[in-house]
Amino acid sequence: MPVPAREKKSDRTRMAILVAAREQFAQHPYDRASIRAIASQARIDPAMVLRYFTNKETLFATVVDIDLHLPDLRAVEADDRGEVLLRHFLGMWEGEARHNALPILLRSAVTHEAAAERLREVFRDQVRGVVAAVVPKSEAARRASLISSQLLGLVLTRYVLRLPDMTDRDAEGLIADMAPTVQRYLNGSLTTPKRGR
Amino acid sequence: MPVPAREKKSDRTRMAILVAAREQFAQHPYDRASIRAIASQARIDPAMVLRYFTNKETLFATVVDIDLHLPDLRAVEADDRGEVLLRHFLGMWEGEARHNALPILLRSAVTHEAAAERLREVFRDQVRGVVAAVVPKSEAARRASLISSQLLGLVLTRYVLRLPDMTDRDAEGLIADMAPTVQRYLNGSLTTPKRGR
DNA sequence: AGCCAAAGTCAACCCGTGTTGACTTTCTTT
DNA sequence: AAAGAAAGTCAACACGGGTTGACTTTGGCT
Repeated sequence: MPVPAREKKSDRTRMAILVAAREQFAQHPYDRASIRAIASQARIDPAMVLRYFTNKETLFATVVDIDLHLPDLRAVEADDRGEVLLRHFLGMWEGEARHNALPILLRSAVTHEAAAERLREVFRDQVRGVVAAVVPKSEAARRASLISSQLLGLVLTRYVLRLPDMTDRDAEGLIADMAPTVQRYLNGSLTTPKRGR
Repeated sequence: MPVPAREKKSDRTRMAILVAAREQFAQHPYDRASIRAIASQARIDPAMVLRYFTNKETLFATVVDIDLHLPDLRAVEADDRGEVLLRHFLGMWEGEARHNALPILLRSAVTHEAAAERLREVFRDQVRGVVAAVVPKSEAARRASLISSQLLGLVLTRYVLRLPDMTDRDAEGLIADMAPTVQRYLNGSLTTPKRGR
């Protein structure tokens, strides 16, 4: 009976598994991130992983159940919102391995339907949410999806595909170049859809 | 000795394999597109696939050795180039299964390093090529990579992830919304990099 | 017809995977 | 200290995958 503190006995193992799983899923898509590799990285027997999380699917769902912590754009100067959004997104990939939520999701979404569904939820609920807070309700979905396409295109080319011309640049340069695009999708006038209604 | 025409005896099998492989690789990433599935779709014994192409890697390389047939932007009115590029890209996904080059590459590039390398080549040689033809040489790489990020972000969200707000829209609407972005990456003034040189 | 290479078939091998169950060790509690 | 649960280990199973080799069929040639 060491410290009666909140840290239970050895459910630190659980944490080790989660940390390893996050890293594996961030680096490899669902299929390639093997339970054996996760266990190995966590210095653990593969069977333990299944003891804590009943199966791979459950483990993945646990790892992927995350919050992007998007900033509230209402608190940002209208003209800076594109830049703020962009910087936040890049931060999710550049920072420490903390909230590497997007890497995990994007990596796996291409192969794993559950991951794709989760990504859709994230963009429907979170991205569209923050966008809807600062644009007319009727335009939220349209603008949010345009923004999503540019943000995901950025992380795809820079961190997944690693196009040299993308990886060579520093984050600030990219932000400077692309912020106007996001800003336009957020603020700019878009062509009225055919039957204006 | 039927027709002495160019169609050899039964290397029509080879074609059947390629067609099936193209479809499988377009729908599933490298790992998931099994030789057995390809053979089954081509109504062929799996061993035949390996007889014509020595192994899966070679088959993939053959399937993926393609030309995006990008238009020559010099022949296009300067202000329309973004729109033309965009429409061409969308056409590669919407059209018949003919030149589904991008689907195949993008699907597999996330999981398969060889596919990622191939995609990098495509963008380095082809996309950057057409861009370089109409912008100052020193800016070509930068502008081409920005354009790539938006184009790939579009196809990713619309065809791979299938975000509802993206799939719901018709191609022309998307082109109208996003053409200005591509146009700006092509023509617009970008912030001068720090040490202008 | 009879030969021979090409085309096609079949069955198996080996590997890595998720998952399971029986077993052993370690800790906590009485 | 003894007992019992929790934590951890080990070996195996079933499955699907790429790949291989021996075999059989086909089809054009002399």
